[in-house]
Formats: sequence, C-alpha cells, structure tokens
Amino acid sequence: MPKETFYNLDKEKREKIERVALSEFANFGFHGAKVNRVVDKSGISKGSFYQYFTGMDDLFVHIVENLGKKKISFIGSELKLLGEKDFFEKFESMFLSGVKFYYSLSEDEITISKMLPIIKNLCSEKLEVMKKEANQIFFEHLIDEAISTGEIQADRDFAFVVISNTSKQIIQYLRRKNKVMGIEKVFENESNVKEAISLFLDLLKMGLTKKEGKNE
Amino acid sequence: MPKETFYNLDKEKREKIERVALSEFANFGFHGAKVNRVVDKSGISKGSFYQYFTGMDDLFVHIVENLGKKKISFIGSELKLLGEKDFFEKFESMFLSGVKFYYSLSEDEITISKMLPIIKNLCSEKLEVMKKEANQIFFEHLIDEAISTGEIQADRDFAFVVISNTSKQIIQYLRRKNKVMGIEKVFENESNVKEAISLFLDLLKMGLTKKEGKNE
Amino acid sequence: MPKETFYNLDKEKREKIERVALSEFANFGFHGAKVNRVVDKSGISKGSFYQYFTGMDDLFVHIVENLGKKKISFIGSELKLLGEKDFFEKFESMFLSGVKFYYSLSEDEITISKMLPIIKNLCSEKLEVMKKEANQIFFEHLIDEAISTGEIQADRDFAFVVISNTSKQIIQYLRRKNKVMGIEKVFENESNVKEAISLFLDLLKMGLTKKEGKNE
Amino acid sequence: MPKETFYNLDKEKREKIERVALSEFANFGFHGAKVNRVVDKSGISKGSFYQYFTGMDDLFVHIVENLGKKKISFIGSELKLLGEKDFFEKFESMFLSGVKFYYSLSEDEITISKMLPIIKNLCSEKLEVMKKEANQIFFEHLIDEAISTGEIQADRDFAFVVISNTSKQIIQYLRRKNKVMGIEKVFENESNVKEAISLFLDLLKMGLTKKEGKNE
DNA sequence: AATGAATGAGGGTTCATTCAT
DNA sequence: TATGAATGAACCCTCATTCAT
Repeated sequence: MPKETFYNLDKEKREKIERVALSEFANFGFHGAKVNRVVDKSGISKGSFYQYFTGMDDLFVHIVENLGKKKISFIGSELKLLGEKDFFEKFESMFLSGVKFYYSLSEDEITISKMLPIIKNLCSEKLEVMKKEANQIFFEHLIDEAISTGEIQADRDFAFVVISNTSKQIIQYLRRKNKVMGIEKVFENESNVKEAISLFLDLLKMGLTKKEGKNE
Repeated sequence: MPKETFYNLDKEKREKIERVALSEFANFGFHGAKVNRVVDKSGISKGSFYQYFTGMDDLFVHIVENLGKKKISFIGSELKLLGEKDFFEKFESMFLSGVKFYYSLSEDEITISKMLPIIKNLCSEKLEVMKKEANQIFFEHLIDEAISTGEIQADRDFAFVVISNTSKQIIQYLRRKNKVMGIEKVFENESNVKEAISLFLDLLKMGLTKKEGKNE
Repeated sequence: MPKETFYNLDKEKREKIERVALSEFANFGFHGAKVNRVVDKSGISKGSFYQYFTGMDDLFVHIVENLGKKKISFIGSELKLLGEKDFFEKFESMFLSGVKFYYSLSEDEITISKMLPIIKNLCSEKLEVMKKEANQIFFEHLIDEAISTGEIQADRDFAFVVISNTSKQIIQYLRRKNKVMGIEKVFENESNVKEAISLFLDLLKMGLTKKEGKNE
Repeated sequence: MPKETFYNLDKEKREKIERVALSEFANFGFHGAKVNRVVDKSGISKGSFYQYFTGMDDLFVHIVENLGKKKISFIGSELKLLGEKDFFEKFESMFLSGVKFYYSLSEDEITISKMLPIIKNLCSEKLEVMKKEANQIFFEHLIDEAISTGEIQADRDFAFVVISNTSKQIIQYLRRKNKVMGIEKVFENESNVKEAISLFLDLLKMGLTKKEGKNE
C-alpha cells in the first residue's frame, strides 16, 4: 500500500507516476519492471520513489487495485440501471457496460488484466482477490436468479462459463470485424456495439445454426 | 536458436534443461527469468549454458518453439482422422483433440501459452508467429469450408470468434464442474469430456433457451 | 557542540533525545549510528535534528561529554570527603566511589565507555580528551603524593597500572561472585562492596598468598 | 563462513583481503565497515567479493575466527612447555607467552579484540564463543589446580579476576614505562619483559608494600 | 566441450542533508 | 522553530557475460 506521501502528491504528479508504472508493468511484466525506469520516466528521484512506495511490489499492488476499483465502480454503476428487465435484457446491459468498460481501458491496462491470472510467486493476498474477475460475482448472481425463475434452463456451470466469456468474445468480434477501420470509430458509435451484442445474445438464445426459420 | 552443442547433448540432459527453463519462464516471466537459476537447477555450468544458447532470449524462443511444434503435431495428427464427417462432427473431433492436447500440457506449459500473447519488447519474428493461436489456422479453414457448403449461415468473423473460444470454454467448464473430484479423473474418462463437448456443440446449434421442446 | 536550540528544549524532550542517542551509539557503534533511527525513536522530525545538532558526530560528542561530566562530578564530590586519611584509606574511598559510580551507569553508558578508547577516524580533539580515563588524573596525583611520603615504595608506573586497574577488577569480582543472586542486590548493600574492596586492598598490601613469613 | 572460492585463492591475495578487512573493521567498527572500501583497497571487484563471502558479516566472522585460532594455537603451544614447574613458575610462563602473543598482534588485531565484547545486535553463535577470552579456560584450570594443592589460599573468584587481568597490566606497564623509547625495542629484548613480569608476580605473592625487608 | 572464477554494469534500497512551507 | 518531502550519493547485492584453464 503506497505511503501517505504518495496520496499527498498533487493529482498530476500522482497520475504521471501511475501511468508510467502501468506502462512499465505492461511492457516488462511484474518480475521485469525496474525502479530505475519508472523514476526516470516519471521524473522523480529514486529517493522520492521510496518515500511513496515500499518497493515495486507495493506499486504493482496499487496499480492493480486501481484497475480493480475502476472496474467495480464502473460495473456497479451500470448495474444500478438494470431495473425490471428480463434476463436477456439484463445481459444486454451487462455486456454493453462490459464492452464500454473494456474500451475505456488503455492497451496497458488490458495487458495488466491479462497478466494477473498468470503471475506466480506473488505473496499478496490482496492480489489474490484481484485475480478474480470482478464480473464473476455479478454474473453468478444474475444467473442464479435466472435459473430460479426458469428463464435459464441449463446446467449452472455451463451457463456461467458461456455467459462470462461472452463479453470477451464480443470485443474480439468487434476488433476482428473492424480491423481495417479505426477500432475507436466502432466504439464511438454505440449502435455498432449493440449490433454485435445482439449477435451474441441470439447465440445464447438460439445457437449458430439457422433452423426452422429462426435467425432468419 | 540454440547452438549445435545443445543438440549434441544426450537427450536426458537436454530435456532436463528444457524442463528447468520451462519452469523458470512460467514462474518468473520472460523478463524475470535468470540464467543463474536455470544453470543451478539443471546442474550445468554457466559456461556450458553460453555454449548451448546465446542467452535467455534464445532459450525462450526454443521453449516456445517446442510448445508450438507439440501443438501443431498433435492437432495435425488428429486432423488427419477427420475424413468425411459433417461440419459439427468435425468440430466435435477438433474440440476433443483440443481438450486432450490441453490436458497433455503441464501447468508450466499452460502458463507459457497464456503468457505469449502479452509479451512485449520481444524482437523475435519467430515469436510473432508463435503468438498466433495454432488452431486459428485450422479453424479458419474449416469455417470457410462450412460457410461455402452452407452448413454455417453466419457472419464469418462471428463464427470464428465463437468457435475458436469454445475449446477454452469446454476446459473451463470441465474444471468448474469437477472442482471437487480430482480433475485428472475427469480427463481420463473420455466420455466425461465428450458429454461436455456435446453441451457446447448444442449451444452452437441451438442456444441456451428452451424453445419448442428443444433442450427439454 | 549542540546548537542553542537544543539547550532551549524542555528538559524532558532533551533527555529523551539523549537517551535514544546513547542507546543508538551503544547498539550500533559510532560509525553505525543512524540519524533516521534516532529521530524516529525520539519522536522528533529530521528537520529538528539538524536544528539541534550539526550531525551525528556532534551528538556523539555531546553524549560522551555528558558521560565525562557525570564521572568527574561524581568522583569530584567523593574526593572532597577524603580529608586526612592515610594512603590506603584514601584508596578505599576512591574504589568505593568508583564502584558506586560504575553501578550508577546504565548498560548503554558502560558500553559507550568501553567503546571510546577504540574509536578511530574521529577528528575531535574534545574526544581525545574524553578518551582518557578520568580517574587517571586523580590517581596519578594520589600516587605521587604517596610515593613522596614513602607510603608507597614502588615503581611509579607499576603502582599506577596496578592501582588504576583495581576498580575494574573489583567490579569484575563482584559480578563473578554474585552471578547467581541478582547483582543489583549486591550493590545495594554497601558492606558487600566494602568486603570486596578490602580483599583487593589486602592484595595491594600483601599479595595473594597467605603465609607466615610470606611466600617462603 | 567464506565460500570455497575464497580458500582457493592464492595465499597472497587471500591475505591481502584479510589484512584490508581487518583494518576496515578496526577503523570503522562492525556496523561501519563498507564493502566498497574493502574491495577498493584489496583490488578485487565487487563481484568477486560476493563470490568469496556472503557479505560483510561473513567476512567479519572469518577475521575474528582467524584471530581466535591464532590465539589458541599460540597459547596452546606454550602450554605444552610448562612441565613440572610450580604454580608461580607456570604463571610466569603463561604471562610471558601472553605478552609475546599480544605483541605479535598488529594494532588492528588488538582493536578488534577489544571491540568484540561490546558488539551488539550480532546474531552469530560463533562470535559468542569468540567473545570469551581464550585464556580464561587455561587460567581457570591452573587456578583450580593450585587451589587444590594449597599453593593458592584465596577465594577462587578473587584469584581468577586478579590473575586473568595480569597479562593486560603487564602490557600496560611495558607500554607506559617505555613510552619514550620505541616500544618494539622493549619486546625484542626478552629480559625487559621478564623483569616486568616478575614485578607483577611479586605483587601476586606479596603485595605492594615493603614489609620486614621484603621487596627492598 | 566443460568449467567456474572474474568482472563491472546496473538494480534495489538507505541515508544524510537541504529547503520550502 | 518545526516539519517532512525531496534528493542523489553511496551502499549492498545480483546478474549476464567472458575467458583462462
């Protein structure tokens, strides 16, 4: 946990350091990240670094926690808007906010997210928590609800695996589909995203094959 | 690329080094892997290390190439058996061999596989190639074929994303489902795996919802 | 020499700092003592430290001077009581006050005392003075007197060495003898101490062996 | 304990390092000794230093052990020559060899010897052993013997304290006496030393005062 | 071909000291 | 006067790499 001195810094300086650290960890991995590079790039002295953090571990945990908070607050705020929709409508909302969140992440943040589950030899219980996908919690809740109302009639584990992977697939799809045009353009227009989501929601509903007039 | 001296070693010694290196990279990442630990654990001298490899990069590429070859040869051999099945039968075979391959990997090999796509600052064109999922090539071919025969009536990119993620999801599902019993047990009995695969194939065919008597 | 600001502090705060410094030097030696630890333990800020002292050297000299003053004032006050005793009676008084002084010291003060004569690379003339055993001055005076009156008939240097080591030996003896019972108990009862002193005074008078017609 | 690589060095290099280390610890104390200075002065690289020792602690223990071995082997070899002398003759021999040993020490070695008993925060059991004066063991044995034969009629603890301090006093006396002339000269002529020893032996026998014609 | 000691650049961390508030 | 953040020199130690044997 960063020391008080870090939180006392003015926002600009603090965010510069966080940005630099994020990039450092994303580019070199947890074990390859160097204090030297971080202090050089963020324009602080080595001495200051150690007045802000106990070491690179500390900084890493901070970066990851930031990411975690960001995610939880983002998804949390979207969740409040769910209201009285049916199951698949709720998922549509979830996927939309998931995709929007994912898009809000920088390349470096995405890299860190992917890195987390495979970091070994890291003795921080805090990180153990962060390793879990935040949305798992939301999804599990929603799925259980949908099963109890009969909206989903499927094996609980199966439903969970399929649904919790859908956000990622939607994003993969969007990236793939729009390789040529600037990907940012795609995200800026929400209808593009909604279209993609509906494609996957239909899958969840009916499957890939066009049968008996479904999926027309 | 390892030097000739490395390939001249007797198999046992060579594989010891490879095993140690695999574990080193899996545990500490590309940037955190140390020559010292590798030579200590594999019982060779530092001098010898540099007679086998130009450095850790060299060793890393070798390890990853081994993994790639393993995958390609495994899937390749399964592919030959496909014959004249229909589209979904072919996929059933692909998934089965994918799951079997995945299960054949050690923890360390799995970690390396996951690590590959997020390694930056690595100036090896060889690795760029390895980063691609090997099965993509197979899948893309199969999907194009199925689209041209009309067996799949869906957006090509959509089909690709959905199908190429299915193997992973099957494995996730198997792990999740069998948390309690030893996971090894599950893989040993092929019928367990086939059952899981059929679940996902049904999804691809019909979706999650029970409609008109489907999915009872 | 501490700055005026230090002497302006209230007694309690000043003595806290002195106590902490004493312990720091006793535990880590002159070269190993750290400003950081001192300010942390005494609850003052780093900035304040440098407003009180020019650095650790300054503080060290101050601590040692305190110790020196303590010794001189203690022995000085005892000396006044000597009056018109004969030579050995005077020594008895000297030893008694020496032992009492020694006992009045804390463990840390004793350590500092022992440390002083072996500190090198210390460019303070003040300390050079402190390195000398304070009692040397008193003893040399007394011995010269006793030699001139004929009370001691021995080589001056020999007498000096033997006598100036006697205090230490008395303390060693007391510690050794009373290993089992709490050593504090011993010092509290002055008769214990006097008994020990007389043992050593007898040595000075007659030697170790108890024989009629001495030592054949 | 130094690593094998250190003992594999040629004698000259090894002794250079030991000499430098001795001086470093003598001049700056245990906590103030720096690797940097040691490697600079002994002309080895930092890397090499850490191939010889695990750190400065390791080196310190080695230096002290060397000193201990030196002392024990020296005194041990002298002890063998004691033969069938009487008590005080034996002590004469002991003191002589003690003085000769002490004289054989360099200034730095003497400083280290004095430093040992006051080093704190040192978690080496080995050093705890070294802190004990080696001669204590020899003296205790001799004294017990003399008490049982009646050659000494005194309190055991008293005898021990007095006798075990005599070597030091003899040396103090020699230094004091010969301040003016080069002290080395004094030690070179054994008769000077024997004379001093007899002075102290007489004290042990008869005390300082001249009585009934003794000590004339 | 095998070894492992030697090396110095560089990484992590601490420290004494300064200085703006 | 009191404070404590800022700083960079210097410290301890590791590492990749070389090279003589």
